[in-house]
Amino acid sequence: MDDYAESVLSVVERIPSGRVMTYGGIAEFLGAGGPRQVGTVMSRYGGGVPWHRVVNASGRVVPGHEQEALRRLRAEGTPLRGDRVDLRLAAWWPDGPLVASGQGK
DNA sequence: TGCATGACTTTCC
DNA sequence: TGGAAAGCCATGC
Repeated sequence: MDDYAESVLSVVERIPSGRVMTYGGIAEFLGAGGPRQVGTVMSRYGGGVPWHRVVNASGRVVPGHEQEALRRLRAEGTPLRGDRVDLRLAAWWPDGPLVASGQGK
């Protein structure tokens, strides 16, 4: 478990229900590495966090677990559009470094 | 040190 | 948003 991985998982854990975050968004928020690294970390340590709240820039969910992710997102009330996530409404961004209260602006 | 690989992104049509 | 092509970053062998 690297420090980078922990940071990524921390951000994912702060994603509120009904909201999602893109790999690029997480990478940008951390200000380190790139989207691919975030994806790699999720593939290895994403088992302990709401990974279904992490999608790519196209709004597509995790490959291999699309049905599973969509099922959970739908249960949380995430704005879905068929098999894709409506990023325009679901896209979320952390307010502070450790503040999990403040949500969408 | 160098090449291949991967839960990706951005640009163009 | 949707598909195709090129580019980026870090890791593994």
